[in-house]
Amino acid sequence: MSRVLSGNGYAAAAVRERVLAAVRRIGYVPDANARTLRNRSSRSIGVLISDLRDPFYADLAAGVEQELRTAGYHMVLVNDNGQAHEEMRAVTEFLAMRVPGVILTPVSARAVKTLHQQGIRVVQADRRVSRRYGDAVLGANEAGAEMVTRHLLDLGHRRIGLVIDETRWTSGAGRLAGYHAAHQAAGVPADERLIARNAGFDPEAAGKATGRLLDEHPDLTAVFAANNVLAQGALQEIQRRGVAVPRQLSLAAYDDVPWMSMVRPSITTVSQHSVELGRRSARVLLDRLAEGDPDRGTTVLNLEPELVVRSSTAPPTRNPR
Amino acid sequence: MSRVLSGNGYAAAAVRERVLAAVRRIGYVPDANARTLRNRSSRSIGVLISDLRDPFYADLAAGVEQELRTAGYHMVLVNDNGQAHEEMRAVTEFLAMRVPGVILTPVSARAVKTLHQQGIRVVQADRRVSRRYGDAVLGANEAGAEMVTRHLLDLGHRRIGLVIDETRWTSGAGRLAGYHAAHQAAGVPADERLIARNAGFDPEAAGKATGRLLDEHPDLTAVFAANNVLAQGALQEIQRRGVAVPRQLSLAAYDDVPWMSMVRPSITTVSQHSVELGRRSARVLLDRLAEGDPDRGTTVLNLEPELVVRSSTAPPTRNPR
DNA sequence: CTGTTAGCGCCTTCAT
DNA sequence: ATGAAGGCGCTAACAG
Repeated sequence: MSRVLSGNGYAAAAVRERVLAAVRRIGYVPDANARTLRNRSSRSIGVLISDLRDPFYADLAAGVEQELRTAGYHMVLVNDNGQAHEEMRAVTEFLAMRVPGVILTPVSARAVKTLHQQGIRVVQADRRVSRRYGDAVLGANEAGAEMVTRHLLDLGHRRIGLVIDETRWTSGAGRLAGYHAAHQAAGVPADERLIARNAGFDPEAAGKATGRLLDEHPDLTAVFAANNVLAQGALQEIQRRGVAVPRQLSLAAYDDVPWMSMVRPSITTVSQHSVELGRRSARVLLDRLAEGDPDRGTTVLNLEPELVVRSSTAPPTRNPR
Repeated sequence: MSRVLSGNGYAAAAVRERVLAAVRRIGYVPDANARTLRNRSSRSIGVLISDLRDPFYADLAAGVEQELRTAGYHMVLVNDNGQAHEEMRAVTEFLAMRVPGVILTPVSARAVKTLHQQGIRVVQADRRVSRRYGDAVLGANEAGAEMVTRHLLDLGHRRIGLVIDETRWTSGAGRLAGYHAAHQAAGVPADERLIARNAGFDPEAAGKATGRLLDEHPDLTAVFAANNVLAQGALQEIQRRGVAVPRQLSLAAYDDVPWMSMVRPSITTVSQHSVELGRRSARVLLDRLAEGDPDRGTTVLNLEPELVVRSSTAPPTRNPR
């Protein structure tokens, strides 16, 4: 049959014309499922993130999608809400679809391992739960957190609160390490009591955690909120209490999202270039798919974050909080 | 073969056990492509939006995804950046995938028509370009815009600028109509020169358009920005000029995104409940898929928006702008 | 009750 | 240079 035409092969000009005309007339498009079945290779890539409503993840996904689309792939996007069982459910679905690759902000190592063992290329984005399996594209969390913390120390702050949600993933662990590293380098002892761990995953919880920290440590002169959601909660609590930023308290964040440059004072933060993080993740995956089957090594990219100094950080003053 | 086990059918307990054990051991998952080919029905739904980085669309997509996932479907998400040719490209891909349905924030009627003619269920979300084909889940744009405009008129404003990007889609057209309707109802003549049309699709362009409006009409006492991106640009320009809100100028927006409640003053706006808009779009599609093939009528939902009065709107004062 | 078979649409190979 | 056939993995129907 003249199906050969649609791709490559030999055909008489007359026949070709006739077939193409018919194709156009009825709007025929080859069945991708049949093609996948036959070729044992799909153009769908599984993408698994924590929360599409968080602009950090939305930007990441947007970067991934852009790059995939350009390369002729498409993105099957699943939100796992940071829950391991939702993540595994999605993994199973990706396996069923026989996707050639998956990009995910991983929750459990099991998800990554399962995919890898089924021969699916995996890119861990933003954080890494498995050192054994899959490539990774990460932000340099320790370097980033060290930068902001040093910025605060350089301004003269000595009592710096840290609001952080979790420290088991590489992202949180790195930021915590950076906070410590900067103190160490400056010869300033880090006070563990100034670290509000498990500050929660929504602004309300983060606000409460920030409030507790401020209550228990009136000598705090600065707060570093370790991601955009935490920063939102922290700022809301600070505004609610009528604490003046940066006069009474400096505030620094991680992740640069639009509101941080819109509020007054604008927020000093560390930009992770989240869209680029997504683009690079996709690139790593696409490169991996392009190369043959050999498992030669593991690619791990660490994208350098950038300190964006704005108006929410200033030298400490005598502050009657 | 005992594949029947995986679904329904009869099988001896012993055989079943053995098969299930093997399945678990090698981690076998049935091939969704083969299943789709055989059953001529896929569990993938195409979702086509303008811009994942715009929180309005991100929320919409999040709502869609949540509902689809709950129902056992998954979302193939494509960004068309508002470009008709990207939209058609995605439509072709969805056709190739033999998706049973597509949810899109449409750009061109051709996309909707093509899908419909190929027997694919279509839900137009947020705006409608085709009255003939496909269901639609929309915000009541005219009602929403009339609410904010009336709010401003009630406060005593008589010279209200409108910053809007386009008025050909139902969303823009509705908001423009609401602006006019409120003036009409209040017996206040609407001045066409106060309407900045084609204000652009990014904050920078919107800021410039707002600036021009302010320059040309020093008697403006309020500005209504017809979506969140326009509002961002308008606010940035207003801040840049050091114009005091709401003392010198009231600002109202459309779409409620997080920064609007974080900036000071917080922004009066119309919430479209964008996540719900997505959820309902998915529900309409799923219901349509559940019912048989008959084309009985067209479902059009108009979700009522909500006026959220905050601090950026106040009665006009003598304003030395 | 269980094993076999046909065919979904595509693409590659082989035969004309 | 073109037509025919087989098989990817699945499931519904049928034969045993």
